[in-house]
Amino acid sequence: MVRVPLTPEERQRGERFGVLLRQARGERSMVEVAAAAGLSAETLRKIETGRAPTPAFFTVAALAAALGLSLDELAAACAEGQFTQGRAAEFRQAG
Amino acid sequence: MVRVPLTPEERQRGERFGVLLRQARGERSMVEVAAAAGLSAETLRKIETGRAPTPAFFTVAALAAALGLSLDELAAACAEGQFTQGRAAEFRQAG
DNA sequence: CATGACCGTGATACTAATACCGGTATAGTT
DNA sequence: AACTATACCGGTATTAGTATCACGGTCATG
Repeated sequence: MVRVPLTPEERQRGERFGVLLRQARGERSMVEVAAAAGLSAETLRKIETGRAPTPAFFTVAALAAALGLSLDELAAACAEGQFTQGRAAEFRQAG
Repeated sequence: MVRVPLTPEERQRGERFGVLLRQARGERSMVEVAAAAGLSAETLRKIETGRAPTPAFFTVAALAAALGLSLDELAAACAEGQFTQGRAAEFRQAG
């Protein structure tokens, strides 16, 4: 085995990650945010829906910049999201 | 065209990114840091040498946690690294 | 010199990320 | 009803990230 498939935990983390991004996007459209971040709308949709659970670092960085999010808080939120849903509310009002 | 190859700029950014990580690692060995971050030493080596210029977000997040780095500063440093080398010095003393 | 432990590296294998295309559904507008 | 805009979904193509294997270098010890 050379390239270990993603574990269910990683996929669940990707889903939480996508939910956070979608909440931060708010009322803005996918194409607008994707264009602002410099990636295709399909890629943004896959990330938000959890179908791309482990996106590239600079993809996330560009997305966070377009959404005005902190990478540190983003990583912490979806890493701890399995325990508390409280941080999601912070993102909703901050993003 | 389906999956656009990485541009030379992205590869250069990946090299700067790897240099920052290697500086932050300091005297610690690859295997130690890789184990602390939960990835293989070969993967860390590829990232540090720039042969994996766009690593996954959570890989970088785990690495930054193992090295005590801020994801925001890391992204900013290697994004602006093409202009100023000053931030590298900050990482050298901070990491 | 031989042996072993540790580190870094090159080659290979295989999965995942990204982009493009077509189709579908829903809601809003005229 | 027809048109538009948005989002979801499946499939396809191609590059890139990650892990395993095998090899060479280094340093300490015998």
